[in-house]
Amino acid sequence: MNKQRLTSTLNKAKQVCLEHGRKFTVQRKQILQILLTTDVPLSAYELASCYKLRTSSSVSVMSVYRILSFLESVNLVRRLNSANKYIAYGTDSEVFKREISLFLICRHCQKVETLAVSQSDVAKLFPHFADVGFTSQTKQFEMMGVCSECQAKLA
Amino acid sequence: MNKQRLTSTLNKAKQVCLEHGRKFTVQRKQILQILLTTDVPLSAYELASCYKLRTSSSVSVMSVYRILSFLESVNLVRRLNSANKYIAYGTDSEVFKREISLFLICRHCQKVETLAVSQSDVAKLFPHFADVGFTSQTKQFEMMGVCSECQAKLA
DNA sequence: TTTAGTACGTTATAATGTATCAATTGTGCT
DNA sequence: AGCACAATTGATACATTATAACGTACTAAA
Repeated sequence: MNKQRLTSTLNKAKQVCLEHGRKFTVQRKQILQILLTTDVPLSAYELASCYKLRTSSSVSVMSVYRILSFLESVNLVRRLNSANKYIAYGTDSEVFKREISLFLICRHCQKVETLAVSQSDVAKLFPHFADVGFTSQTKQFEMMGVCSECQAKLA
Repeated sequence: MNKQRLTSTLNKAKQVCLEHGRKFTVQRKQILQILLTTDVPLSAYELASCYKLRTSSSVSVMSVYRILSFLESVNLVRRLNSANKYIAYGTDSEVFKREISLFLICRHCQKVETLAVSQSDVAKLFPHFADVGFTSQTKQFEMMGVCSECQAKLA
């Protein structure tokens, strides 16, 4: 993410927080910025380390968790269940728009590609889904594999 | 799972282990049996507790992890990433047959419904999937939600 | 100015998972 | 039977991930 988009995204993120009647504090901004400028998901502890390295200040891991759950609650951050790590999105991304997301996670370089999936696609995908009367609340799917770049390198 | 199916499944499980040149030890059998006779997923620590309760013997958590990864490697057990818990299947299940599975996990009763999904269904589901050149190694998807029974109860 | 809510600090603890090395068990071989 | 070997397990320590509980500071509204 380039500098201009980053600034724009951070500004929009602030708006989002204010719309929720919440604050966009320095720590929240820093954590979000770290996630936005890193191309791999980070754990809460990795975020705390990064924070120290980048800002000459520091933040407790406890606070990182609180900040992450706040950012998740306003849809600026997602947690990857298969990695126990966190990832952020621009406010123009499908993720932010609350659509269902498909995360393609590369086992080699750890990078994550994000695709949008519609409700109807999910229904198509799982033909027997409706039969069992299950009401889904899932907003994301995760797939592990190898990205195109790493495939090329490995070939 | 009734007693007869349980016995049959455990016998087949033994065959599976032998075919892999591995043993079906007492501990592995007990752990598998606990998982097969429980209708909710269990964590490694819960399994160690159950083991103690059921067998008057005990097993270290370390061993439980080893046993679980062994059972996973021969496709008798699956780990649910969204819960950090484990679940077992009969050797007649789609899971065991190494198809792609969709796990529907109920937030209220914790029960898991398992559906089989074909590769082509996955391809249909994610239309842009091929575009990015990602090679998937994923054999399962997980959805959180509310099962039909719990919906009825809550209504 | 009191009060309520939000945010963060601090400490402790729970829950989950891995590394390492020694001891044991079982199996095949002689 | 006795031995060698690999697989399995025990035991301990440690690492990682996450939540609980409680206190303090700040802000904004009543």
